[in-house]
Amino acid sequence: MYTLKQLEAFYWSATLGSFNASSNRLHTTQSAIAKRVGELESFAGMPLFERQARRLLLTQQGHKLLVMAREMLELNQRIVQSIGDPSSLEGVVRLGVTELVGLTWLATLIDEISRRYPNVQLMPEIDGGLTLYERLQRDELDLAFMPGPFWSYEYDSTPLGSVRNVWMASPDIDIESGRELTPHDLAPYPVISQPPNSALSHIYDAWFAEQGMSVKRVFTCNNLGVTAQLTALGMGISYLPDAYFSPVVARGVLRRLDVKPDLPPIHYYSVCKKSFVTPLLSTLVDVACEVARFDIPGGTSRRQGGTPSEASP
Amino acid sequence: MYTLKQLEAFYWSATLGSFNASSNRLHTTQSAIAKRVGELESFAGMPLFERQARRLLLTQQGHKLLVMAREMLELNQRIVQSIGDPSSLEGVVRLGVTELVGLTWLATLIDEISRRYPNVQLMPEIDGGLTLYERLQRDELDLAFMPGPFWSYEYDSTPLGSVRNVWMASPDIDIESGRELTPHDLAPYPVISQPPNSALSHIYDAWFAEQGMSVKRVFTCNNLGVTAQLTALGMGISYLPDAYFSPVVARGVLRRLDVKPDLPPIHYYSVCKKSFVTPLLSTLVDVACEVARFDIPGGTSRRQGGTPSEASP
DNA sequence: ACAACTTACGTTACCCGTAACGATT
DNA sequence: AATCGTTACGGGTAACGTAAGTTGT
Repeated sequence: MYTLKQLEAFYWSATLGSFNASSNRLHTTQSAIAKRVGELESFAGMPLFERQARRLLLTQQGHKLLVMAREMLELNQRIVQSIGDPSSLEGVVRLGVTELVGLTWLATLIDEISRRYPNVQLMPEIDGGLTLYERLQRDELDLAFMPGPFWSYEYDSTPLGSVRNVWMASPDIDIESGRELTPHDLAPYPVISQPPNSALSHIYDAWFAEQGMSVKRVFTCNNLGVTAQLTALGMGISYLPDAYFSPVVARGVLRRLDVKPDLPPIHYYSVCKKSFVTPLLSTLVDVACEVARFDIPGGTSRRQGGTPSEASP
Repeated sequence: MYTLKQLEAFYWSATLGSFNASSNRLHTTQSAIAKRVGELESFAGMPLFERQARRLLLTQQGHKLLVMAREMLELNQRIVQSIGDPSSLEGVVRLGVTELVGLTWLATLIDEISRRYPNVQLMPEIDGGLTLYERLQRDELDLAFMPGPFWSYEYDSTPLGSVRNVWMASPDIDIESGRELTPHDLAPYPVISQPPNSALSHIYDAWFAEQGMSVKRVFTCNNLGVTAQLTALGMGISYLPDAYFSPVVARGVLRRLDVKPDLPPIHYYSVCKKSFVTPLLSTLVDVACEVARFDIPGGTSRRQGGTPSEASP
């Protein structure tokens, strides 16, 4: 007999056109996929794929099976959703997040997931928003939490909340305080901004251009803590998430600059390929919506979140 | 995740109302069935059966699953029939046959099956037709080849051919030969007949009564060879399959009695429960129809069928 | 006492991942 | 050289059957 796993391997290999892509999709190795398909073929007694140089082509039998395999896997989904215990959810999720998410609520999410679904394993990676998007495209990630929107129609996205960024400077810097500033007032100061692979810089650069605002960049720094540190030391000004750094502001280490117009808020989304949506991913997104808070550092269990440090780790 | 095997175990347990019956149906042990169902329940996170004293009762979740399980197993059948290689058929079949089948074409069948479907294992048992029927009812057999018809609507049957029985006697016995005999002429002679669990005796006894014919039984013998032997030795007369024993008649060891009216022909059928019909069983029945011959001893490979012996083994 | 399900345990067999290889562009 | 599919091998786990235990009639 054949198994559901073999059918699944066959289905995704046929859909994605290669064993390699299929193995990424199913979180396993090419070897395993090839073996499952091979077993299915030996059950069928004939090849289901024509192994061409660069791609797989379905044989006639393969086409017949593909239709029924899809049907079967859909029925399978219905069964899982109908009688499957949520707590028996299992699987691996490669999750991409931006640094801000990592600093605020990622730990809360991990805690929550491992508590509710002990058999789900998250593999989080921190990277810039644009890099995350590229990795989603290459099927190297299953899900990403990042600013947007700027993805194409083949992605599913769910809003997670908004982040207000404000201009920050060292309290020692000689910018007139107590009055409202204009972008023009910022022009003389060097700006410490996000690296090019950041979605934030992508969005804000466009906005700056729109405003006719020219920014002088001295650094692009890929670490928020370091950026805050450099800003506090007076190396330049920077735009930083307001809520997360408000304790630092309260301690007088950083100073908000009251610049008008305000920087536009950054909208965070949970993003994944539509074809990747599974019960597991949907559940994960639901939990993410619950716990997403961009103000205080999270993690409910062990290290009860401290206040953000102005020093880099 | 769950597996098709678990679903199958659940389905048949629900249908047949017990793990025991299910284990017979699926050719495995209660232990294995209970475990598969248990795994399915732990996947569902709740019981699917209420274990009552004498029977299983479906829970609410169980009912929901049963519908989808049936659907899934039907789809599974379609897939198997569509792309499954016939030569990859596998499984165990408990096969009941009468002695005559065992003496004539059973060996041919086994040869043919093991040649075409090396992964199919036949477990033949020789017994009287009525016993075979009872064992079918108790799910102790999957399929039987026996005379009929006398089974109920819940059985599937396929004709396999007919057998002509004739009255036989020792050449030495003082029955007038050369003229046509009547049943009345047989009355004085003891009859060696089939045991009560034989379908043959069942059918013929009814016919004898219908004909107003009284037979004096001395022996009932459950072995055809021995019956022939005893008949040849003049212990009595008997009705024996004409074709199979014609070589013995040719050698002058037995003598046909030309009694009118002829004994009615016996129709053989392949019989199984309708709910047991699977691709495997259907195929097996097809092959049986091909090879069923009640005249010569069969078996194509090793012992090239010899002529029937008049001595018991 | 019997019939049914459950549990425990040792064995088996299968499935997977690593890694080396071959073929194609 | 890079990418993809295949093959070989070793390790781990899960599924099985035997058999003893338990529970109800």
